Amino acid sequence: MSSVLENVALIKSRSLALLIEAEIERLIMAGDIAPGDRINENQLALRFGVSRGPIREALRSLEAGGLVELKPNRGVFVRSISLGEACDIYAVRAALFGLAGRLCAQLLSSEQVAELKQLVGAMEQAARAKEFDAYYPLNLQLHEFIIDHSGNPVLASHYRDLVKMLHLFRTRSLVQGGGLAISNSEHREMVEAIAARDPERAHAAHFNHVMRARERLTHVESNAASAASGEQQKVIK
Amino acid sequence: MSSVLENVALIKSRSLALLIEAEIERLIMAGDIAPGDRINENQLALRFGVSRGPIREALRSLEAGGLVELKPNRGVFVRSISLGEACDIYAVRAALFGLAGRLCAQLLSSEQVAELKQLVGAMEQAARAKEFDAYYPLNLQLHEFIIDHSGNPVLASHYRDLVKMLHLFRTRSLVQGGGLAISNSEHREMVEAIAARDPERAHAAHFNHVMRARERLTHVESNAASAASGEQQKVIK
DNA sequence: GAATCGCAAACTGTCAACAATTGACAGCTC
DNA sequence: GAGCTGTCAATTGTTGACAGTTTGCGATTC
Repeated sequence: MSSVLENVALIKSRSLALLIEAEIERLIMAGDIAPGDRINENQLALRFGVSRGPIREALRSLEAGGLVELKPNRGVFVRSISLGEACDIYAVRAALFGLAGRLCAQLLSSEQVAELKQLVGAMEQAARAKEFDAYYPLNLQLHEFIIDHSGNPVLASHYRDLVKMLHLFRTRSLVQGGGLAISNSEHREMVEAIAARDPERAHAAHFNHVMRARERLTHVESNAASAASGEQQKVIK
Repeated sequence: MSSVLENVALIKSRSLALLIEAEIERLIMAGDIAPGDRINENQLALRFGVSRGPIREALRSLEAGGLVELKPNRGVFVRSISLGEACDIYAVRAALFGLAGRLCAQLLSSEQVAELKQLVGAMEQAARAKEFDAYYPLNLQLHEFIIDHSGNPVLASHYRDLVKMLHLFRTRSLVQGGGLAISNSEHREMVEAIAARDPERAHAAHFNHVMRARERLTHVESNAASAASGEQQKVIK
Protein backbone atom coordinates (compact mmCIF):
# COMPACT_ATOMS: atom_id res chain seq x y z
CA MET A 1 0.00 0.00 0.00
CA SER A 2 1.38 3.33 -1.02
CA SER A 3 -0.22 5.08 1.89
CA VAL A 4 2.45 7.74 1.89
CA LEU A 5 1.98 8.49 -1.78
CA GLU A 6 -1.74 8.51 -1.35
CA ASN A 7 -1.48 10.99 1.47
CA VAL A 8 0.82 13.18 -0.55
CA ALA A 9 -1.60 13.11 -3.46
CA LEU A 10 -4.44 13.87 -1.11
CA ILE A 11 -2.63 16.76 0.48
CA LYS A 12 -1.51 18.13 -2.85
CA SER A 13 -5.00 18.18 -4.28
CA ARG A 14 -5.87 20.24 -1.25
CA SER A 15 -9.46 20.99 -0.67
CA LEU A 16 -12.03 18.29 -0.39
CA ALA A 17 -14.33 20.34 -2.55
CA LEU A 18 -12.16 19.74 -5.60
CA LEU A 19 -11.94 16.03 -4.97
CA ILE A 20 -15.64 15.79 -4.31
CA GLU A 21 -16.47 17.81 -7.39
CA ALA A 22 -14.54 15.35 -9.52
CA GLU A 23 -16.19 12.43 -7.77
CA ILE A 24 -19.72 13.74 -8.18
CA GLU A 25 -18.99 14.48 -11.82
CA ARG A 26 -17.81 10.93 -12.22
CA LEU A 27 -20.98 9.61 -10.60
CA ILE A 28 -23.10 11.66 -12.97
CA MET A 29 -21.09 10.69 -16.04
CA ALA A 30 -21.24 7.03 -15.13
CA GLY A 31 -24.99 7.32 -14.89
CA ASP A 32 -24.80 6.43 -11.21
CA ILE A 33 -26.98 9.45 -10.57
CA ALA A 34 -29.51 9.82 -13.35
CA PRO A 35 -30.64 13.07 -14.98
CA GLY A 36 -33.55 14.53 -13.05
CA ASP A 37 -32.46 12.94 -9.80
CA ARG A 38 -32.25 15.09 -6.75
CA ILE A 39 -28.91 15.17 -4.94
CA ASN A 40 -29.12 14.90 -1.17
CA GLU A 41 -26.38 16.88 0.53
CA ASN A 42 -26.53 14.99 3.80
CA GLN A 43 -26.43 11.67 2.07
CA LEU A 44 -23.40 12.65 -0.01
CA ALA A 45 -21.65 14.11 3.01
CA LEU A 46 -22.18 10.88 4.87
CA ARG A 47 -21.03 8.84 1.89
CA PHE A 48 -17.77 10.75 1.53
CA GLY A 49 -17.26 11.16 5.25
CA VAL A 50 -17.11 14.95 5.13
CA SER A 51 -19.35 17.79 6.18
CA ARG A 52 -21.81 19.55 3.93
CA GLY A 53 -19.62 22.59 3.30
CA PRO A 54 -17.33 21.08 0.67
CA ILE A 55 -20.28 19.27 -0.87
CA ARG A 56 -22.14 22.52 -1.38
CA GLU A 57 -19.07 24.17 -2.86
CA ALA A 58 -18.58 21.32 -5.28
CA LEU A 59 -22.21 21.48 -6.34
CA ARG A 60 -21.93 25.21 -6.99
CA SER A 61 -19.07 24.54 -9.30
CA LEU A 62 -20.92 21.81 -11.13
CA GLU A 63 -23.91 24.07 -11.52
CA ALA A 64 -21.83 26.65 -13.35
CA GLY A 65 -20.57 23.84 -15.55
CA GLY A 66 -24.14 23.02 -16.49
CA LEU A 67 -24.21 19.52 -15.05
CA VAL A 68 -26.63 20.19 -12.23
CA GLU A 69 -29.46 22.60 -11.66
CA LEU A 70 -30.02 24.56 -8.47
CA LYS A 71 -33.59 25.03 -7.27
CA PRO A 72 -33.61 27.37 -4.27
CA ASN A 73 -34.75 25.73 -1.08
CA ARG A 74 -35.49 22.55 -2.99
CA GLY A 75 -32.06 21.18 -3.67
CA VAL A 76 -29.80 20.45 -6.61
CA PHE A 77 -30.91 18.21 -9.44
CA VAL A 78 -28.91 16.50 -12.14
CA ARG A 79 -29.78 18.36 -15.33
CA SER A 80 -31.70 16.51 -17.94
CA ILE A 81 -31.14 17.63 -21.50
CA SER A 82 -34.07 17.78 -23.89
CA LEU A 83 -33.79 17.08 -27.60
CA GLY A 84 -34.00 20.80 -28.32
CA GLU A 85 -31.21 21.62 -25.91
CA ALA A 86 -29.09 18.80 -27.28
CA CYS A 87 -29.50 20.32 -30.74
CA ASP A 88 -28.42 23.71 -29.42
CA ILE A 89 -25.39 22.17 -27.79
CA TYR A 90 -24.49 20.32 -30.97
CA ALA A 91 -24.62 23.55 -32.94
CA VAL A 92 -22.25 25.30 -30.55
CA ARG A 93 -20.03 22.27 -30.50
CA ALA A 94 -19.95 22.33 -34.29
CA ALA A 95 -18.86 25.96 -34.28
CA LEU A 96 -16.06 25.22 -31.82
CA PHE A 97 -14.95 22.11 -33.64
CA GLY A 98 -14.95 24.07 -36.89
CA LEU A 99 -12.63 26.59 -35.27
CA ALA A 100 -10.41 23.79 -34.03
CA GLY A 101 -10.15 22.42 -37.55
CA ARG A 102 -9.32 25.83 -38.91
CA LEU A 103 -6.57 26.28 -36.34
CA CYS A 104 -5.14 22.82 -36.89
CA ALA A 105 -4.88 23.53 -40.61
CA GLN A 106 -2.69 26.49 -39.70
CA LEU A 107 -0.67 25.00 -36.89
CA LEU A 108 -0.05 21.29 -37.27
CA SER A 109 3.38 19.95 -38.20
CA SER A 110 3.77 17.35 -40.93
CA GLU A 111 4.44 14.77 -38.26
CA GLN A 112 1.18 15.59 -36.54
CA VAL A 113 -0.70 15.42 -39.82
CA ALA A 114 0.83 12.00 -40.35
CA GLU A 115 -0.47 10.96 -36.92
CA LEU A 116 -3.94 12.05 -37.91
CA LYS A 117 -3.77 10.13 -41.17
CA GLN A 118 -2.68 7.06 -39.32
CA LEU A 119 -5.60 7.40 -36.93
CA VAL A 120 -8.12 7.68 -39.72
CA GLY A 121 -6.53 4.69 -41.42
CA ALA A 122 -6.90 2.60 -38.29
CA MET A 123 -10.50 3.71 -37.98
CA GLU A 124 -11.21 2.70 -41.55
CA GLN A 125 -9.86 -0.75 -40.86
CA ALA A 126 -11.95 -1.06 -37.74
CA ALA A 127 -15.05 0.16 -39.55
CA ARG A 128 -14.57 -2.32 -42.39
CA ALA A 129 -14.19 -5.12 -39.88
CA LYS A 130 -17.23 -3.82 -37.97
CA GLU A 131 -15.13 -3.76 -34.83
CA PHE A 132 -17.06 -1.19 -32.91
CA ASP A 133 -15.05 -1.75 -29.74
CA ALA A 134 -11.91 -0.72 -31.58
CA TYR A 135 -13.53 2.09 -33.57
CA TYR A 136 -15.02 4.01 -30.70
CA PRO A 137 -11.83 4.81 -28.71
CA LEU A 138 -10.05 5.75 -31.94
CA ASN A 139 -12.86 8.11 -32.77
CA LEU A 140 -12.54 9.72 -29.37
CA GLN A 141 -8.80 9.94 -29.80
CA LEU A 142 -9.13 11.70 -33.13
CA HIS A 143 -11.45 14.35 -31.78
CA GLU A 144 -9.32 14.84 -28.68
CA PHE A 145 -6.23 15.23 -30.84
CA ILE A 146 -7.77 17.95 -32.93
CA ILE A 147 -9.09 19.83 -29.92
CA ASP A 148 -5.83 19.55 -28.00
CA HIS A 149 -3.66 20.64 -30.90
CA SER A 150 -5.75 23.64 -31.83
CA GLY A 151 -3.49 25.53 -29.43
CA ASN A 152 -6.45 27.29 -27.85
CA PRO A 153 -7.14 26.25 -24.25
CA VAL A 154 -10.27 28.37 -24.04
CA LEU A 155 -11.71 26.52 -26.99
CA ALA A 156 -10.74 23.19 -25.49
CA SER A 157 -12.29 24.01 -22.14
CA HIS A 158 -15.62 25.11 -23.58
CA TYR A 159 -15.69 22.17 -25.97
CA ARG A 160 -15.22 19.71 -23.13
CA ASP A 161 -17.99 21.34 -21.13
CA LEU A 162 -20.33 20.81 -24.05
CA VAL A 163 -19.36 17.17 -24.46
CA LYS A 164 -20.01 16.60 -20.77
CA MET A 165 -23.43 18.14 -21.04
CA LEU A 166 -24.27 15.93 -24.00
CA HIS A 167 -23.70 12.94 -21.77
CA LEU A 168 -26.83 14.00 -19.90
CA PHE A 169 -28.93 13.50 -23.00
CA ARG A 170 -30.99 10.39 -22.76
CA THR A 171 -30.33 8.67 -26.07
CA ARG A 172 -26.63 9.19 -26.27
CA SER A 173 -25.94 5.51 -26.65
CA LEU A 174 -27.90 5.50 -29.87
CA VAL A 175 -26.02 8.51 -31.08
CA GLN A 176 -22.67 6.91 -30.54
CA GLY A 177 -23.87 3.85 -32.36
CA GLY A 178 -24.95 5.81 -35.41
CA GLY A 179 -22.48 6.52 -38.14
CA LEU A 180 -19.34 4.41 -38.08
CA ALA A 181 -18.35 3.87 -41.68
CA ILE A 182 -20.59 6.73 -42.71
CA SER A 183 -18.77 9.25 -40.62
CA ASN A 184 -15.29 8.03 -41.35
CA SER A 185 -15.42 9.51 -44.83
CA GLU A 186 -16.08 12.77 -43.05
CA HIS A 187 -13.02 12.17 -40.91
CA ARG A 188 -10.97 11.61 -44.02
CA GLU A 189 -12.16 14.89 -45.51
CA MET A 190 -11.30 16.68 -42.25
CA VAL A 191 -7.77 15.37 -42.21
CA GLU A 192 -7.24 15.99 -45.90
CA ALA A 193 -8.29 19.59 -45.49
CA ILE A 194 -5.85 19.99 -42.62
CA ALA A 195 -3.12 18.30 -44.63
CA ALA A 196 -3.82 20.70 -47.49
CA ARG A 197 -3.33 23.60 -45.04
CA ASP A 198 -6.67 24.97 -46.11
CA PRO A 199 -8.29 26.64 -43.06
CA GLU A 200 -11.61 27.40 -44.77
CA ARG A 201 -12.03 23.90 -46.07
CA ALA A 202 -10.97 22.46 -42.73
CA HIS A 203 -13.47 24.63 -40.96
CA ALA A 204 -16.28 23.47 -43.23
CA ALA A 205 -15.30 19.82 -42.91
CA HIS A 206 -15.17 19.94 -39.13
CA PHE A 207 -18.30 22.01 -38.73
CA ASN A 208 -20.31 19.80 -41.06
CA HIS A 209 -19.05 16.66 -39.39
CA VAL A 210 -20.64 17.64 -36.10
CA MET A 211 -23.76 19.02 -37.75
CA ARG A 212 -24.29 15.73 -39.55
CA ALA A 213 -23.92 13.90 -36.25
CA ARG A 214 -26.66 16.19 -35.01
CA GLU A 215 -28.87 15.27 -37.93
CA ARG A 216 -28.35 11.59 -37.27
CA LEU A 217 -29.32 12.27 -33.67
CA THR A 218 -32.59 13.92 -34.60
CA HIS A 219 -33.45 11.16 -37.03
CA VAL A 220 -32.90 8.50 -34.40
CA GLU A 221 -35.02 10.55 -32.04
CA SER A 222 -37.90 11.14 -34.41
CA ASN A 223 -37.96 7.48 -35.36
CA ALA A 224 -38.02 6.52 -31.71
CA ALA A 225 -40.80 8.96 -30.92
CA SER A 226 -42.77 8.87 -34.15
CA ALA A 227 -45.37 6.51 -32.76
CA ALA A 228 -45.70 8.46 -29.55
CA SER A 229 -47.61 11.70 -29.24
CA GLY A 230 -46.19 14.64 -31.20
CA GLU A 231 -43.41 15.98 -29.12
CA GLN A 232 -42.62 19.44 -30.33
CA GLN A 233 -39.80 18.86 -32.76
CA LYS A 234 -37.19 21.45 -33.31
CA VAL A 235 -37.06 22.43 -36.94
CA ILE A 236 -33.60 22.32 -38.41
CA LYS A 237 -32.75 24.32 -41.48
CA MET B 1 -43.26 52.18 -1.35
CA SER B 2 -43.45 48.65 -2.60
CA SER B 3 -41.68 47.40 0.49
CA VAL B 4 -43.81 44.30 0.51
CA LEU B 5 -43.04 43.51 -3.09
CA GLU B 6 -39.38 44.14 -2.48
CA ASN B 7 -39.38 41.76 0.40
CA VAL B 8 -41.10 39.16 -1.68
CA ALA B 9 -38.50 39.58 -4.39
CA LEU B 10 -35.75 39.33 -1.82
CA ILE B 11 -37.22 36.23 -0.30
CA LYS B 12 -37.77 34.68 -3.69
CA SER B 13 -34.14 35.15 -4.69
CA ARG B 14 -33.42 33.05 -1.62
CA SER B 15 -29.88 32.21 -0.96
CA LEU B 16 -27.36 34.85 -0.11
CA ALA B 17 -24.86 33.07 -2.29
CA LEU B 18 -26.74 34.03 -5.44
CA LEU B 19 -27.08 37.65 -4.40
CA ILE B 20 -23.47 37.80 -3.37
CA GLU B 21 -22.30 36.18 -6.56
CA ALA B 22 -24.01 38.88 -8.58
CA GLU B 23 -22.58 41.56 -6.34
CA ILE B 24 -19.01 40.30 -6.53
CA GLU B 25 -19.33 40.00 -10.29
CA ARG B 26 -20.49 43.58 -10.38
CA LEU B 27 -17.52 44.68 -8.29
CA ILE B 28 -15.14 42.92 -10.65
CA MET B 29 -16.80 44.26 -13.78
CA ALA B 30 -16.80 47.80 -12.42
CA GLY B 31 -13.07 47.45 -11.82
CA ASP B 32 -13.67 47.89 -8.11
CA ILE B 33 -11.56 44.81 -7.61
CA ALA B 34 -8.74 44.75 -10.12
CA PRO B 35 -7.43 41.71 -12.00
CA GLY B 36 -4.73 40.00 -9.99
CA ASP B 37 -6.16 41.21 -6.69
CA ARG B 38 -6.69 38.71 -3.97
CA ILE B 39 -10.20 38.42 -2.58
CA ASN B 40 -10.36 38.25 1.18
CA GLU B 41 -13.26 36.08 2.32
CA ASN B 42 -13.42 37.53 5.81
CA GLN B 43 -13.39 41.06 4.52
CA LEU B 44 -16.20 40.35 2.05
CA ALA B 45 -18.22 38.52 4.68
CA LEU B 46 -17.90 41.51 6.97
CA ARG B 47 -18.78 43.89 4.16
CA PHE B 48 -21.96 42.05 3.25
CA GLY B 49 -22.82 41.17 6.82
CA VAL B 50 -22.94 37.42 6.22
CA SER B 51 -20.77 34.48 7.13
CA ARG B 52 -18.06 33.02 4.92
CA GLY B 53 -20.14 30.08 3.71
CA PRO B 54 -22.20 31.91 1.10
CA ILE B 55 -19.14 33.90 0.05
CA ARG B 56 -17.21 30.73 -0.66
CA GLU B 57 -20.11 29.29 -2.61
CA ALA B 58 -20.40 32.43 -4.70
CA LEU B 59 -16.67 32.37 -5.43
CA ARG B 60 -16.86 28.76 -6.53
CA SER B 61 -19.49 29.73 -9.04
CA LEU B 62 -17.47 32.65 -10.32
CA GLU B 63 -14.43 30.43 -10.67
CA ALA B 64 -16.29 28.12 -13.01
CA GLY B 65 -17.30 31.19 -14.97
CA GLY B 66 -13.66 32.09 -15.40
CA LEU B 67 -13.77 35.39 -13.55
CA VAL B 68 -11.66 34.34 -10.59
CA GLU B 69 -8.89 31.84 -10.04
CA LEU B 70 -8.63 29.50 -7.09
CA LYS B 71 -5.20 28.89 -5.63
CA PRO B 72 -5.39 26.18 -2.97
CA ASN B 73 -4.63 27.43 0.51
CA ARG B 74 -3.75 30.82 -0.90
CA GLY B 75 -7.14 32.23 -1.74
CA VAL B 76 -9.09 33.35 -4.77
CA PHE B 77 -7.71 35.94 -7.15
CA VAL B 78 -9.43 37.97 -9.82
CA ARG B 79 -8.17 36.51 -13.07
CA SER B 80 -5.99 38.67 -15.18
CA ILE B 81 -6.11 38.00 -18.88
CA SER B 82 -2.91 38.13 -20.91
CA LEU B 83 -2.77 39.26 -24.51
CA GLY B 84 -2.43 35.64 -25.62
CA GLU B 85 -5.46 34.54 -23.66
CA ALA B 86 -7.44 37.48 -24.95
CA CYS B 87 -6.62 36.36 -28.47
CA ASP B 88 -7.78 32.85 -27.68
CA ILE B 89 -11.01 34.20 -26.25
CA TYR B 90 -11.54 36.38 -29.31
CA ALA B 91 -11.14 33.38 -31.59
CA VAL B 92 -13.77 31.39 -29.70
CA ARG B 93 -16.00 34.42 -29.59
CA ALA B 94 -15.63 34.76 -33.35
CA ALA B 95 -16.67 31.16 -33.86
CA LEU B 96 -19.75 31.64 -31.69
CA PHE B 97 -20.65 34.93 -33.30
CA GLY B 98 -20.25 33.33 -36.70
CA LEU B 99 -22.72 30.67 -35.67
CA ALA B 100 -25.10 33.34 -34.40
CA GLY B 101 -24.94 35.07 -37.78
CA ARG B 102 -25.57 31.81 -39.56
CA LEU B 103 -28.61 31.11 -37.42
CA CYS B 104 -29.98 34.61 -37.77
CA ALA B 105 -29.79 34.29 -41.53
CA GLN B 106 -32.04 31.26 -41.23
CA LEU B 107 -34.41 32.46 -38.54
CA LEU B 108 -35.01 36.19 -38.62
CA SER B 109 -38.30 37.62 -39.81
CA SER B 110 -38.37 40.48 -42.29
CA GLU B 111 -39.39 42.79 -39.46
CA GLN B 112 -36.35 41.77 -37.44
CA VAL B 113 -34.09 42.28 -40.43
CA ALA B 114 -35.59 45.75 -40.79
CA GLU B 115 -34.73 46.40 -37.15
CA LEU B 116 -31.15 45.41 -37.81
CA LYS B 117 -30.92 47.67 -40.84
CA GLN B 118 -32.27 50.54 -38.83
CA LEU B 119 -29.67 49.94 -36.14
CA VAL B 120 -26.82 49.95 -38.62
CA GLY B 121 -28.22 53.09 -40.19
CA ALA B 122 -28.27 54.85 -36.84
CA MET B 123 -24.72 53.70 -36.20
CA GLU B 124 -23.57 55.04 -39.54
CA GLN B 125 -25.03 58.41 -38.67
CA ALA B 126 -23.36 58.41 -35.28
CA ALA B 127 -20.06 57.37 -36.83
CA ARG B 128 -20.19 60.14 -39.42
CA ALA B 129 -20.91 62.68 -36.73
CA LYS B 130 -18.12 61.19 -34.59
CA GLU B 131 -20.60 60.79 -31.76
CA PHE B 132 -18.90 58.03 -29.88
CA ASP B 133 -21.29 58.25 -26.93
CA ALA B 134 -24.15 57.44 -29.26
CA TYR B 135 -22.28 54.85 -31.28
CA TYR B 136 -21.12 52.64 -28.47
CA PRO B 137 -24.51 51.64 -27.00
CA LEU B 138 -25.88 51.05 -30.50
CA ASN B 139 -22.96 48.77 -31.22
CA LEU B 140 -23.68 46.82 -28.06
CA GLN B 141 -27.34 46.66 -28.97
CA LEU B 142 -26.57 45.26 -32.41
CA HIS B 143 -24.41 42.48 -31.05
CA GLU B 144 -26.90 41.67 -28.31
CA PHE B 145 -29.70 41.52 -30.86
CA ILE B 146 -27.89 39.02 -33.02
CA ILE B 147 -26.93 36.83 -30.08
CA ASP B 148 -30.40 36.93 -28.56
CA HIS B 149 -32.20 36.16 -31.81
CA SER B 150 -29.99 33.27 -32.78
CA GLY B 151 -32.50 31.17 -30.89
CA ASN B 152 -29.75 29.24 -29.16
CA PRO B 153 -29.51 29.88 -25.41
CA VAL B 154 -26.42 27.71 -25.04
CA LEU B 155 -24.65 29.86 -27.59
CA ALA B 156 -25.81 33.03 -25.86
CA SER B 157 -24.66 31.84 -22.46
CA HIS B 158 -21.17 30.87 -23.59
CA TYR B 159 -20.84 34.06 -25.63
CA ARG B 160 -21.67 36.19 -22.62
CA ASP B 161 -19.16 34.34 -20.47
CA LEU B 162 -16.48 35.18 -23.01
CA VAL B 163 -17.44 38.84 -23.12
CA LYS B 164 -17.26 38.99 -19.35
CA MET B 165 -13.80 37.46 -19.37
CA LEU B 166 -12.63 40.00 -21.93
CA HIS B 167 -13.53 42.70 -19.46
CA LEU B 168 -10.64 41.43 -17.36
CA PHE B 169 -8.20 42.28 -20.13
CA ARG B 170 -6.24 45.33 -19.25
CA THR B 171 -6.56 47.48 -22.36
CA ARG B 172 -10.20 46.95 -23.10
CA SER B 173 -10.95 50.66 -23.10
CA LEU B 174 -8.55 51.11 -25.98
CA VAL B 175 -10.13 48.21 -27.81
CA GLN B 176 -13.57 49.67 -27.60
CA GLY B 177 -12.23 52.92 -28.94
CA GLY B 178 -10.74 51.28 -32.00
CA GLY B 179 -12.81 50.87 -35.11
CA LEU B 180 -15.95 53.00 -35.26
CA ALA B 181 -16.46 53.90 -38.90
CA ILE B 182 -14.08 51.16 -39.90
CA SER B 183 -16.12 48.43 -38.32
CA ASN B 184 -19.50 49.75 -39.39
CA SER B 185 -18.94 48.66 -42.95
CA GLU B 186 -18.45 45.22 -41.44
CA HIS B 187 -21.77 45.59 -39.65
CA ARG B 188 -23.42 46.47 -42.93
CA GLU B 189 -22.04 43.36 -44.58
CA MET B 190 -23.25 41.25 -41.66
CA VAL B 191 -26.79 42.56 -41.91
CA GLU B 192 -26.86 42.34 -45.69
CA ALA B 193 -25.82 38.70 -45.53
CA ILE B 194 -28.61 38.02 -43.04
CA ALA B 195 -31.10 39.93 -45.20
CA ALA B 196 -30.01 37.83 -48.19
CA ARG B 197 -30.77 34.71 -46.13
CA ASP B 198 -27.29 33.45 -46.91
CA PRO B 199 -26.06 31.45 -43.89
CA GLU B 200 -22.57 30.86 -45.24
CA ARG B 201 -22.02 34.48 -46.11
CA ALA B 202 -23.50 35.57 -42.79
CA HIS B 203 -21.20 33.21 -40.96
CA ALA B 204 -18.16 34.58 -42.74
CA ALA B 205 -19.19 38.18 -42.15
CA HIS B 206 -19.78 37.68 -38.44
CA PHE B 207 -16.70 35.56 -37.91
CA ASN B 208 -14.45 37.98 -39.71
CA HIS B 209 -15.93 40.94 -37.89
CA VAL B 210 -14.74 39.61 -34.55
CA MET B 211 -11.44 38.40 -35.93
CA ARG B 212 -10.71 41.86 -37.30
CA ALA B 213 -11.52 43.31 -33.90
CA ARG B 214 -8.93 40.90 -32.58
CA GLU B 215 -6.37 42.12 -35.09
CA ARG B 216 -7.04 45.72 -34.10
CA LEU B 217 -6.53 44.65 -30.51
CA THR B 218 -3.13 43.14 -31.16
CA HIS B 219 -2.03 46.16 -33.14
CA VAL B 220 -3.08 48.52 -30.38
CA GLU B 221 -1.19 46.31 -27.97
CA SER B 222 2.03 46.24 -29.91
CA ASN B 223 1.83 49.98 -30.46
CA ALA B 224 1.19 50.54 -26.79
CA ALA B 225 4.09 48.30 -25.92
CA SER B 226 6.47 50.07 -28.26
CA ALA B 227 5.54 53.49 -26.95
CA ALA B 228 5.02 52.35 -23.41
CA SER B 229 7.07 55.01 -21.69
CA GLY B 230 5.77 58.00 -23.62
CA GLU B 231 2.03 57.69 -23.84
CA GLN B 232 -0.13 58.00 -20.76
CA GLN B 233 -2.19 54.84 -20.52
CA LYS B 234 -5.70 54.99 -19.25
CA VAL B 235 -5.45 53.39 -15.85
CA ILE B 236 -8.34 51.30 -14.67
CA LYS B 237 -8.54 51.72 -10.94
C1' DG C 1 25.58 43.13 6.41
C1' DA C 2 23.19 39.24 4.15
C1' DA C 3 20.98 35.02 4.58
C1' DT C 4 18.45 31.74 7.24
C1' DC C 5 15.55 30.07 10.74
C1' DG C 6 11.65 30.45 13.66
C1' DC C 7 7.64 32.53 15.32
C1' DA C 8 3.21 34.78 15.17
C1' DA C 9 -0.56 36.84 12.80
C1' DA C 10 -3.75 36.23 9.15
C1' DC C 11 -6.25 33.50 6.38
C1' DT C 12 -8.17 29.43 4.23
C1' DG C 13 -10.33 24.73 4.79
C1' DT C 14 -13.52 22.15 7.44
C1' DC C 15 -16.89 21.00 10.70
C1' DA C 16 -21.02 20.60 13.62
C1' DA C 17 -24.88 23.01 15.24
C1' DC C 18 -28.75 26.29 14.46
C1' DA C 19 -32.50 28.60 11.71
C1' DA C 20 -35.71 28.58 8.05
C1' DT C 21 -38.26 26.50 4.44
C1' DT C 22 -40.66 22.78 2.05
C1' DG C 23 -43.92 19.01 1.34
C1' DA C 24 -46.92 15.73 3.29
C1' DC C 25 -50.23 14.10 6.32
C1' DA C 26 -53.80 14.30 9.72
C1' DG C 27 -57.63 16.65 11.53
C1' DC C 28 -61.13 19.98 11.26
C1' DT C 29 -64.84 22.63 8.98
C1' DC C 30 -68.53 23.11 5.81
C1' DG D 1 -66.81 13.71 1.18
C1' DA D 2 -64.10 17.87 -0.55
C1' DG D 3 -61.31 21.45 0.73
C1' DC D 4 -58.82 24.06 3.92
C1' DT D 5 -55.61 24.54 7.96
C1' DG D 6 -52.17 23.42 11.19
C1' DT D 7 -48.48 20.57 12.55
C1' DC D 8 -44.34 17.58 11.77
C1' DA D 9 -40.37 15.46 9.71
C1' DA D 10 -36.88 16.11 6.30
C1' DT D 11 -33.75 18.99 4.07
C1' DT D 12 -31.65 23.24 2.72
C1' DG D 13 -29.51 27.78 4.09
C1' DT D 14 -26.49 29.93 7.32
C1' DT D 15 -23.52 30.61 11.09
C1' DG D 16 -19.58 30.68 14.37
C1' DA D 17 -15.78 28.06 15.93
C1' DC D 18 -11.71 25.15 15.27
C1' DA D 19 -7.65 23.23 12.77
C1' DG D 20 -4.00 23.57 9.44
C1' DT D 21 -1.33 26.34 6.17
C1' DT D 22 0.86 30.31 4.35
C1' DT D 23 3.40 34.50 4.80
C1' DG D 24 5.69 38.35 6.59
C1' DC D 25 8.69 39.96 10.14
C1' DG D 26 12.24 39.86 13.35
C1' DA D 27 15.97 37.57 15.72
C1' DT D 28 19.98 34.92 15.12
C1' DT D 29 23.96 33.22 12.84
C1' DC D 30 27.82 33.30 9.73
